[in-house]
Amino acid sequence: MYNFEKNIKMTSLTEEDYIKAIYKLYRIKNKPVSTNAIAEVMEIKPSSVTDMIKKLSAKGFLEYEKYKGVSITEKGKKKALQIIRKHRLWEFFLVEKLNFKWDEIHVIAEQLEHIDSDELIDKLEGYLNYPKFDPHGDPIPDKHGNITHHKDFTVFDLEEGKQAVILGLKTDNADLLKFLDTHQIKLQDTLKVLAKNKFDNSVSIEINGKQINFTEKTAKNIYVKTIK
Amino acid sequence: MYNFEKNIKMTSLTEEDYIKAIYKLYRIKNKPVSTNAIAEVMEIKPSSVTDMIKKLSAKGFLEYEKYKGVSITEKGKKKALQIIRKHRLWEFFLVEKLNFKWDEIHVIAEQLEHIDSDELIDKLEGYLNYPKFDPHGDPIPDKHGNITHHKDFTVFDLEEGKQAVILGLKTDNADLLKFLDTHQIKLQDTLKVLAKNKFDNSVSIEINGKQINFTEKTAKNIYVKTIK
DNA sequence: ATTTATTTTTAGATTTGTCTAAATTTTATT
DNA sequence: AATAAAATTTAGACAAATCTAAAAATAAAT
Repeated sequence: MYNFEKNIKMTSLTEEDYIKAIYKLYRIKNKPVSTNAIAEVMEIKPSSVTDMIKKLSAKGFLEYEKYKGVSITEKGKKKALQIIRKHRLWEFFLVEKLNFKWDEIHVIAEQLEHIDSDELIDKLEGYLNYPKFDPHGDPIPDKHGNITHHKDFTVFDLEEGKQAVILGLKTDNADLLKFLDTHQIKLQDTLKVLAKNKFDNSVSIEINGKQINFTEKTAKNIYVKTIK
Repeated sequence: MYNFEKNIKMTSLTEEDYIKAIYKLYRIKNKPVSTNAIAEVMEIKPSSVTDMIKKLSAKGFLEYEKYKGVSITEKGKKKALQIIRKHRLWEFFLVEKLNFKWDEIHVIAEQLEHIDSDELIDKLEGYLNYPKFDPHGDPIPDKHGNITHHKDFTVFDLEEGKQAVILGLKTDNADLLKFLDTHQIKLQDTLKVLAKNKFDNSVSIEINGKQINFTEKTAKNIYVKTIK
């Protein structure tokens, strides 16, 4: 339709969700992502994905070759990082200013990330004092879309006896966050790998004076950097 | 479609806009509002309005009789006041915390008012210290939808020689707000009516030691209460 | 009380984003 | 290399929210 006065937004809310999802998938795989993979993370049918990736390619956010999957263009990447920036700044706001717990903020930030105003987000950033990481330890892109990602190095990659500091989480999943809460595990905590268990791939660690067993899944979702 | 996990919102963004607009129209006229009136304030065609008011009546937000206009139900009123509450709390946040000017906040708050989380809005309210009025002097409904409206008494209603305090504005229109800014006129300022001019219905006032002429339109958009 | 003008509604079309079911292409397996 | 399985696309349908144009109802004016 005609977009004169109001709602001059050039990407719909839904388009933004696709761009963000595809950006994230592309970033971890670093090669064209499949229609099915997108459909799965977005919980919609592959046929819907096909339609939308055609549209977003036509708009220059994606590069798409039939039956070969999609990759994200520079333009798409920039758009994705804008959305991620908004998401993470709002998450920081929710925890730091409104005292939400870290497992409650994701769903709210999913809505707030679509609010369209550069001035708003820049002022919010200043108000929050230019945070570099969100409450889950994820880096916050600057206004130009610059970001330094975590090294893909998790608790699961640590050798026995090694000590490390928790830098961030690979997922915002509320259940993981609650699990960490119940064991009083926070970002920046130091841990030591007591044993890696061959049988079930779990990892026994010591943290804050206590001993816990991480399943493989949990261990692979916690970013760390080794110390000493 | 089916609204299982995500997006359990029972009113669409668009429906919320209608409910708010109809609530406001109904409140000032206090009788059924016409299809055309709704179409006009929402800048859409009357035929679209007809469709939507049928839908919202079926959902119990409006009471509608064909060709006779619509009124708002208790349920609709409650929903409208929830939205208005969100709008005005966000406006307060934008001015008080992010240092926006009062003529810049309306469009952003129009987006923020649709964010769906009671917990968010209640925490925001606490964080802002339970403000009673937004930056334009409009009262903020409490979480139960209670609100005390301004008396409908404006600068235009003042007699010559009377003194009064500015309580609020009838409209959020950015041009009016900028006009007031250029003359350094704020809420709570005291003014005195020097003359009411029969010829063009303008009102000459003295405010902050300066003398200004308000047009009828401007005078009718500024709520006041007389003093002494 | 007719006629005219205005308002409101209906009918049918369009856009966006989704779906199902069938067709096609690619990948994997024998 | 032929066939089976899996992934992807196409085709056609649908719901939401809008539009235009025409029909119907109400209000205003002679």
